[in-house]
Amino acid sequence: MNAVRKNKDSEDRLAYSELLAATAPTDAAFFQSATETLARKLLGCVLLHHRTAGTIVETEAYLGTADLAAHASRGRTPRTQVIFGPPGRAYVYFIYGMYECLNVVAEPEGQAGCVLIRALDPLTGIAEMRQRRRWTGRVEGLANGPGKLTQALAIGREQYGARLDRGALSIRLWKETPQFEVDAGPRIGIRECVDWPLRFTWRGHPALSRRA
DNA sequence: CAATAGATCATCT
DNA sequence: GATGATCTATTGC
Repeated sequence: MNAVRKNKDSEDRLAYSELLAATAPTDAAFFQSATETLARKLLGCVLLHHRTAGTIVETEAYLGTADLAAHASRGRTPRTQVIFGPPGRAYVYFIYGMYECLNVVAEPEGQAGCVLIRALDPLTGIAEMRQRRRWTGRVEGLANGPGKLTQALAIGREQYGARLDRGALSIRLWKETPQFEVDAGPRIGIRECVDWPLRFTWRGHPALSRRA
């Protein structure tokens, strides 16, 4: 119901121009929230890089000093400095010698906190995303993981510190807000603070990185 | 299905 | 020198 599919050969749910028309940019104030609040607010938003995009369906909050699972808990380093800076910037880090993960910086400047984007529902530019990932399976499996979505949208450390309310890499809001329930549960792949319920998911969505 | 091995390197000890 | 906010392929039931 979201839009008319213009090109029968495309899997895209929305053409790029339609996506721009159906969404609006975020502003700097949108990101200046408590980290957990921002993690919930980002669900259902659009992550766009150039002409490829998806809807965010899974996030995790990473807090400050007390959260030993968070990179920022060890303090400021060249890698983590952006987490302590102004909100709405990209914290991109390299992991396991192979993958990049994208976070959105939260909290007022001077306070640490960021939100890991863990899964996207692909919307636009799906053919290009498939090529980047060399993926021929179901579309729900194209960007349903933090390392998969950065590869699908070609996001890397070049975007470290980029602002996300404008520019090639940006987060946008639907003019007609989608309706869904949110589940909270333990974060994935960590060894500290394993019971803190800081993973947020769009309930029942097929593109989650793991099923409930 | 579930469990596990292997890939591969920036970061911090 | 060990580890990690991961993913894929493969093995085994």
